[in-house]
Amino acid sequence: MSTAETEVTRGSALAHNASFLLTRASVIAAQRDNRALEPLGLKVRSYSVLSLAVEDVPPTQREIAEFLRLDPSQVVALVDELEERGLVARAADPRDRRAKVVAATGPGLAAYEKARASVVDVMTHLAPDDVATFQRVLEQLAFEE
Amino acid sequence: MSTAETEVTRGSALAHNASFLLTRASVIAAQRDNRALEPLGLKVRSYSVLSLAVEDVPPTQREIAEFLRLDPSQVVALVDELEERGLVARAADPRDRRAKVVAATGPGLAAYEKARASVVDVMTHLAPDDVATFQRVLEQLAFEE
DNA sequence: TATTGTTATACTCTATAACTATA
DNA sequence: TATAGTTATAGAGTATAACAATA
Repeated sequence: MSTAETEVTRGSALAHNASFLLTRASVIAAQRDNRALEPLGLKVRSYSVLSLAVEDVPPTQREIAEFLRLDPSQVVALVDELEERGLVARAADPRDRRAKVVAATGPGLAAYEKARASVVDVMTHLAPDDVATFQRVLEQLAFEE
Repeated sequence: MSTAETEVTRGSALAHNASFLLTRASVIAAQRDNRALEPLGLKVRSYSVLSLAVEDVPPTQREIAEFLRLDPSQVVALVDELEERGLVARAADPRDRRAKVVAATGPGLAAYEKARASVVDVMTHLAPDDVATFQRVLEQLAFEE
């Protein structure tokens, strides 16, 4: 049973506001992910960068910034740290020498696989019937702009 | 059509990761809300506090902190600002004189109503058939711990 | 001229510890 | 002893402007 205290806020209009719920759910998920990644020396941010660097076609820093909704200057710091640890490497983009693509190294790929096995997928908490709809709507909201 | 650049990241494993999608969707929603609230001198944080202060049974600062997943010291600053602007008032909790309940004033209620009319509900972007499921699952994830 | 990455800087947000008054 | 609120402070995260190299 809930306490009298929590019932007050749980019954509030805010408790049913989708924008607030998105924020609260994402904070809970991010904190859980950060705890899971901590033994590997990663956070959700660096793990996200590593995840993109693992792809067959490695992204430029500009692409990483836009996709993660970070300022390009923040990506510099994230890539710096991963590069110093030998998990990714910067390479000049042959099509545009201003740009640098960020690709995972061998150890980077290994670290990524370990990390991916460590984080618990949010979807495992859901009823099977809800997964498809929730996934689809969430992708819609995440990429609507 | 998407550019070649965005296709790279959109096709990544990360683009289908629920934890990442929650974060990206919440950032987009929060930025949109902040833009909508800016003319009223509010942000999502202060609007959230005001939303709770408007309830019939006003919450204590501790309850606000837990519900918004903020440190109690952050709530102090948020309530300070709203109180200086005359939108909320602190009152001693009769049941526990250590605690302070935060209630909206008349002008605070008016500001809340204006703010609520300004922010666009995320759900209006969804297909009608998806709303109920998405709302239910989101509430589950937002309050699972 | 515009864009990519970079650096420097300031700003906001978040987390921690210590204090007071009450319980 | 423990908890609610407060204060001070430090750390993390975010945003802005300016610069060099390239388009």
